[in-house]
Amino acid sequence: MADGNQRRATIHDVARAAGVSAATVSKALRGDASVKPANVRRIRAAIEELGYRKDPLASGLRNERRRIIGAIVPDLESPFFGALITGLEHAAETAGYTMIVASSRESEAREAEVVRRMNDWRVAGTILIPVRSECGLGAGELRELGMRAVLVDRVSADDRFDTVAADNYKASADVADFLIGAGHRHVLLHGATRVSKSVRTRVEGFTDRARALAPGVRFDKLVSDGDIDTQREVIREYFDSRDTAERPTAIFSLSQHSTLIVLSELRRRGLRVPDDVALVGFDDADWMQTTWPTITAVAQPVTTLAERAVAALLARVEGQNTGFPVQHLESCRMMVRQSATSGAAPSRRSLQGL
Amino acid sequence: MADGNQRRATIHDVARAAGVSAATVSKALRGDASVKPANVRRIRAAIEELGYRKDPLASGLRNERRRIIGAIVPDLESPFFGALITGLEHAAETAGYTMIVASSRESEAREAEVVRRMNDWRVAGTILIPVRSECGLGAGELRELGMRAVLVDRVSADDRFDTVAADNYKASADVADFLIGAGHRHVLLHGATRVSKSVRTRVEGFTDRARALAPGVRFDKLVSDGDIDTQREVIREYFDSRDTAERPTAIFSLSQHSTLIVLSELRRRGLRVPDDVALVGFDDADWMQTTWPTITAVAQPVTTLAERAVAALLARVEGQNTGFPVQHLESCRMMVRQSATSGAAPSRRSLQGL
DNA sequence: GCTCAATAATGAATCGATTTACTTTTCGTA
DNA sequence: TACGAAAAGTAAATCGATTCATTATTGAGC
Repeated sequence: MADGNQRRATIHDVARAAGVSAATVSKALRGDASVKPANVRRIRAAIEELGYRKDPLASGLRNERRRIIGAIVPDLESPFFGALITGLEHAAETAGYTMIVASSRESEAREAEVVRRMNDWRVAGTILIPVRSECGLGAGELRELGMRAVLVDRVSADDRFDTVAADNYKASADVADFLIGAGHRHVLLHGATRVSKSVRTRVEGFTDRARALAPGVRFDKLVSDGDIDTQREVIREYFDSRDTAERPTAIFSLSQHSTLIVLSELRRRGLRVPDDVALVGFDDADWMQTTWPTITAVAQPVTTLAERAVAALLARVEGQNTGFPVQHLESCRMMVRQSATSGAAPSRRSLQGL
Repeated sequence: MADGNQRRATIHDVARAAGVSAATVSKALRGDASVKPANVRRIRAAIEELGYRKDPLASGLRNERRRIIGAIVPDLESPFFGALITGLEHAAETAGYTMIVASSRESEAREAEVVRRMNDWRVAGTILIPVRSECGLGAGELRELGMRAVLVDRVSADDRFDTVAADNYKASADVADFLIGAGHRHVLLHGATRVSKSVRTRVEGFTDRARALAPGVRFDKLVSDGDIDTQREVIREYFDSRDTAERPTAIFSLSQHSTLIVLSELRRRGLRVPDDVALVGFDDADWMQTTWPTITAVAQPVTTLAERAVAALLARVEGQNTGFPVQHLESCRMMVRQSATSGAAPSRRSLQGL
């Protein structure tokens, strides 16, 4: 029975009510076996009676590391990171940790500052989704401060921290399989952030496999930075500057954001998807199965990523894993939809009509 | 200069290095005027030298309320709440507070539990976006525990807490103005959650105004709960059960989610937007300005909502505002796009063609 | 009944900053 | 020069839980 606005019950109040010492209550709470069953019962009763709840702040003070996990994401508005955070929160909570979330807002400087702030809280460990890669400022600060951490998404292997990421390379190679297999020999790669590790990996995965399958395949790459308008401008110029025969027959957009921009530009030009150009995007989103045409996209295993990340971190924090850093790679699934149907190779004819 | 893995410097270390007492350092940190400028300088130097950073946990322990703000959202995956959280985080941080975020995952039971957890942390205040309304379990628990809080979105006025919300009523009335003005006399309202306060308000705002403008106007309401498939089923039945002449000429979808579902069903049936049916949605999203046709939607002032919420909460927490609860209503903007162009009234003819 | 070891319980110290209640210093003025 | 008030500084208590070093209790074995 919580007693509203009264002063909160402390562990000492519980001890008094149960007729034992605070130290005993503390042990009982931890489930220590060296407390007589009779006393455990009375303590439990007292806790119930007084509505006692442990103050996580006071509880943490005495310990070197606290039952808090820090999570740092580049951006809270993207559904992908949203889903990731939800998964992280769930896993952390299940393990009895509180999670503190912060957004680096895609800024490396802020990322480092947020890491410092996490360190102030003496978090048991940090889950960092870097703005850039495992070599960015945030990861550097984690190293510098000797913090425990797991790096997620936008990373490859690291010599200091465990990493968890979708298998961008493999998934992109699968996209190459799919597009090359469907007869495409001229593909445009479009991505929004040059610096992000995962985008770079996606480019490699795709081009390596595509070259292996069809040596004469042609790529164009538009991996630009900057704001939306700049990106639109870049892709607009790309299409303006080449005549119909020179146009790619397929586009692989390297992020959800990218997919939107590409789609919007294709529509502006009246190019039909997939008849004129096939489109495959990296990163799935709910609008993609509803828009017209529905969009083929690579779906990342968000929940698995989150679970793996927390599991890996806690294994380090709780000392079960003291070995070398591990690199976790989780498989993606390609959701084949209308924007890239695996029919016959697109003929030039369909492009002539424009 | 942060010294990596060394033991962290405490306020006592700083005091020793500066040749003063810990109490003086504490005062200096708070900017208390009763510290000699010379000492302030030496303390500053010592802090710099030792790389001292205050432990927010230890710092909070002594105080009744801590410099922590709790934020509870129904869902972390929606871009709307994502943007809201980003705004809240920014505002809280600027004021020197740490924010702890938790998701109620659209569950009232969990909402109450999360509120209790926030209370364990003795947060200075809580920002709650209720699953349902100001009468839900979470708000009840806030009341019960005597916590300070501001309720945001999905609320109307409350007798205990300040509330901040978009002016759903007014915005929906504007949609009515727009659609009735464009000649529509048969409108379908489609919403995903019956229980959410804001959805109810949107329905009222729209119908009140529409009736006032065009007494003979006809509404159909599909305000269903349940999962996506159920909702699809409901809307499918709706269209199946009436012939062309009985179909609405416009749809007002009451949430972003709703808009997607409606759009998807319209496409499945081959209905053209806006030629066959006009569509206006509540809640804007980036895909809406890129999909085809682009979607007319009401955009909520997310940043303003976040800033107001934090400002209102801090005014209570820091005792500047001790008056009666205030209700803040922020105006929305309607982003007119292709899915509902304000042309002539739709003729029955365009529907006959189906 | 007594010893010794295992079991159970506890007082006090601790974590790091804040705050209270008090002492010391400074300085303007009589 | 001395006095008193204001300014500056500090030791110690405090927040609430944990843990260490002890002490108290229990019970088996002789």
